[in-house]
Amino acid sequence: MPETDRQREGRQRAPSAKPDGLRERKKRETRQLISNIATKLFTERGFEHVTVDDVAAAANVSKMTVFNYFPRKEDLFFDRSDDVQQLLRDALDSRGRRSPVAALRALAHELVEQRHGFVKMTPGIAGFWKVVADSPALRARTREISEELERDLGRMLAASAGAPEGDPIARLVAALLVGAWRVAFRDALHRQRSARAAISPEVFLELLDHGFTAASAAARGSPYA
Amino acid sequence: MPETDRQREGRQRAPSAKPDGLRERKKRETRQLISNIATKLFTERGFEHVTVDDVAAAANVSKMTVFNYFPRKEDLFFDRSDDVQQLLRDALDSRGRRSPVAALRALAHELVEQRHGFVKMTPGIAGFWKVVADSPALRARTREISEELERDLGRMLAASAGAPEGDPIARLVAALLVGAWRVAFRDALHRQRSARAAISPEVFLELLDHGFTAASAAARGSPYA
DNA sequence: GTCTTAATTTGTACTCGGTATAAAATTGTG
DNA sequence: CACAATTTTATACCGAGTACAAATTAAGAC
Repeated sequence: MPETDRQREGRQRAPSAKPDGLRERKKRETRQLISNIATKLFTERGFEHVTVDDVAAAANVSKMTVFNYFPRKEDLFFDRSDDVQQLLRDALDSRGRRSPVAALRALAHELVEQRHGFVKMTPGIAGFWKVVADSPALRARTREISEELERDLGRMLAASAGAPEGDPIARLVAALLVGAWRVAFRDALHRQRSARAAISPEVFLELLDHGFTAASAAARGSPYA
Repeated sequence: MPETDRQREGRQRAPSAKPDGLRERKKRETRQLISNIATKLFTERGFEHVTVDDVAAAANVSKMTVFNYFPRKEDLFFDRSDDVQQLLRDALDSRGRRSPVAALRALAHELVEQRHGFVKMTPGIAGFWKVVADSPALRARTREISEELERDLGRMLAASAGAPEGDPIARLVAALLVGAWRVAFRDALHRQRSARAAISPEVFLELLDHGFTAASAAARGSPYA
């Protein structure tokens, strides 16, 4: 069966140009609606006490549609996670004559200074992570994301230093940095929960800096330090 | 990986006096049988292609019994994982005047020297981790175990230095060490897969030592270094 | 040995996340 | 309107894990 010109055209236009017709708009709206309702339900009742069917029903949509937009249930809560990777990539790309680790340290300080969302400790953020802490599945997903981040950062470091992709030292430095970030972040959350007030980022930065000096020490003699 | 008599004794006597009647013997046998058959099936067909029902049927036992001994399917493959914790605890308890990090470094070198099971790179071990690498669920469980280990080691470090239980520096040092171990171990597996021969542990130790110097650097000024 | 009691095993039925598939509804286009 | 492409839906299924009561089995007393 030979294909018509229109079929060929349609397939070619699909990947690049976004027509932004009624179809795409509705899709985005549906996706957003599902995500919002899911987040609301999860925060109210807890992740494990809300089924995907609940979410679908509350969004007036079938279960299949939910899984059509969000492959796993956890993705309903963790949206927008690869912004971090882009941030790291940019920092490494524009590192100039600084070492990769130094560039990342500068990025961290910038983020804290400008109260970026990743380090801001508002009650909303704390509530978000409370839901995560109460759910084994969400905690597992968090670990998975951490591991992906570690792997990606390792690749970026190796690329930035002109080293082979799997360079163990790059992987090591990435593991140390991501680990330090994790610990510092959890510590900040913990302090914010103990003391009722918002937490000053000095402690966070100090703990994180310990991680950076550790990474530098591990990378001594390599092109990453 | 055969366990020593001292380990088995210590673990069994721990809860209370257990009469070694027919009942307990049968239980141990059943448990062992299930575990063995499961391991065999998983290594043959891959973790995801064997259902718990398959394991139960092959062991002439009901599904409920399987879950009675092993709460989750992953536990059928990951048995005996808290031996590590005991090893770490012993090393820290007998550290004498050395710093906690120094004591752990000594432990690592000892383990490598005496070709302990945790660092031995036999084809069997490599096959084990191949099964893990091919299964998302087992990889997730690996991450979970890593996290538990990190938390426990953090507590042990704090206790060993007389610091409060949640001391962030202890958590940081633990995260750095566990991360370094993970990277070094994966690297060793990778090398063992590329080169066909058994891998000399020098590279593993060198990479791990980078992690220890990193941890020392992060702990400078604290009682851990 | 038998009887009683406690522990273990089993069958059954269920929940929930996730997939496969094909039919139905919706949208874009001529 | 008609037709093709895309999206949504219904339905049926699989596998991990749980709840619960019935059935089996070992331990201990007599």
